[in-house]
Amino acid sequence: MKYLSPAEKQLFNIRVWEIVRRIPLGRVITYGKIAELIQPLPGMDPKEYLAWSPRWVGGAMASCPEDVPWQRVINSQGKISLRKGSGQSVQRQLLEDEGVQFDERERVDLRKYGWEGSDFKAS
DNA sequence: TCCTTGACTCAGA
DNA sequence: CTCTGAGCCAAGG
Repeated sequence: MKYLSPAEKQLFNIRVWEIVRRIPLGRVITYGKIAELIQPLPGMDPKEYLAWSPRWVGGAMASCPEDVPWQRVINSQGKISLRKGSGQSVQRQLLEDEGVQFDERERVDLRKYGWEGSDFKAS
């Protein structure tokens, strides 16, 4: 079993924030997608990474810097993830201000607004 | 040190 | 489409 050192976890968070900063205005990405764009850490079991990295991304968002557009990160169902505070309504408002539309069930069409990270990989 | 909780995702029913 | 359970990490009290 490979456990992450504090330094590795910090590096993971930094990579997450770098990617989120690249998301274009009015586009969204999922936690899992961000995890895919980050190469698994050396020595880590790929299966294990696949299972837990999305949650680590969530953890990174829980304490992100001011300049990170956290509102553009949603879950794989196209919905805003629930959290402790009442930030969901704030997140939805911010996205609507960017032109992202929600359907009657509070969902975003990922085929329309989802960002695949192509701009990130290209640069 | 033990225990709880967490901004997730996927497969199966 | 909705609901459930498994996965078995990491931080904080």
